[in-house]
Amino acid sequence: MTYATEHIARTLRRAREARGLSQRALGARTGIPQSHISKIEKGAVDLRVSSLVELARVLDLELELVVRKALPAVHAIVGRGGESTPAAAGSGRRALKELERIQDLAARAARARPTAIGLARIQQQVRELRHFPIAEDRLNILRNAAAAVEAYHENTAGLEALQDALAQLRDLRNALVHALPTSSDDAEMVRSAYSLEDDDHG
Amino acid sequence: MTYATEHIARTLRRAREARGLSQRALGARTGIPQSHISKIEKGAVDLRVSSLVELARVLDLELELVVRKALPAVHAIVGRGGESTPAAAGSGRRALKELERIQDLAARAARARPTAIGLARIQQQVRELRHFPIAEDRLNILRNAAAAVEAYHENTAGLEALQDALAQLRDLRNALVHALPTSSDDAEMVRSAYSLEDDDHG
DNA sequence: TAGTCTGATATATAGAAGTGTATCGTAATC
DNA sequence: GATTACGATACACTTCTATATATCAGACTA
Repeated sequence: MTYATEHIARTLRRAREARGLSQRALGARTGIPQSHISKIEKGAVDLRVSSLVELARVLDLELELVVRKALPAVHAIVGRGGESTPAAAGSGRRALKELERIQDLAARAARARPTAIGLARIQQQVRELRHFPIAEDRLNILRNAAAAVEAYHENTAGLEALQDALAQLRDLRNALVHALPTSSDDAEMVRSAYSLEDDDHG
Repeated sequence: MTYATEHIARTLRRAREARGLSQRALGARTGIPQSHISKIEKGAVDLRVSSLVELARVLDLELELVVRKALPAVHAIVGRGGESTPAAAGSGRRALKELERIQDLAARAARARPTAIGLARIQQQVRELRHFPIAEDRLNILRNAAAAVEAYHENTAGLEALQDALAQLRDLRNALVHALPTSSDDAEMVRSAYSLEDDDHG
């Protein structure tokens, strides 16, 4: 029950977020109510295969039955979870490395000062950022954020530095979401093919 | 609807047959009634993910969401359909080649003499045989069958030659079914781990 | 602060999956 | 011919997905 079903739910959510789609936007494309998508992604329902296929189709995923023996090989191709184009694949693993470093620093800082709410936001933002391809010339944004978190942790900077970093990360994320259709060739087709009354957001 | 659902139904049936399991035996292992498995394999129902995962698990398959872009690469690993260990992979493609030759000869003969019911049986038997790894030293059985079909087609032999070939093919299939657990290392584990009141058949 | 987006949640209803059991025709085996 | 196993099918009944609609708290934006 909570075996492969959970894994699938997680994959669906990641794929949706990686495309910058809200549950409502995805619902509009699939005909599935937002309320139901919420339940599906939470793993609160044992959905039907047709629903799963419907969701997967719009998210550019395909349902496959793989011989267990071949699983490692398949996972080597499709990065465990199949979240489209993660940061690692897109533009070198440098960005991913930097994101992980931020996560690490933030976690460390949060342990020292658990009440800092800004840290949780940064962690969440970084988590979302992981699903995007990040170009080389944006790396400095990540580095700045890392520096800010570190400075905050070592008390050489206040909370406003943290909020500044957060704002920058948020801007980056927004830019990436809206840039995705033009930068990632095939996502363009999916988006335009299914755009109904809803074509933009946020 | 009839899109990926059909493909999945076909894969499930092939995987089950390749393991020499009846619908009832599979039902005993999964807890799913035979009546329902029949419907599933016919594609008559839009099954739930938990049922699919349950069936797949026992058949040594795993449900995966694959990015469409990576599909060709995945299919290259897992032969389109994922029927465990087909004849081609196991012991060289000679057996598969021979099986295809029999199919060809049988089809040709059937076209000439459509009423020969033995031919349909042979075709069915060969179709099942395709899902097994066939050792080199069994090749002569296939060659004999091919010769018998050819002789029947050219009127140098009667129906009894056909039935003889069919019997041989059937014996081979039965032998392979019962040999599978010992020859294919991991299938052994699956079978013994789930053997309940039903551990043998046919 | 007001307005808007997000995802989570509630309720009532329709409709399909799934269970349990039993039967049927076909085919293989003895 | 009798027995056995196979898959397909039928029926009543239960369970739960899925829909439609609406509300909610939290976070962003102007």
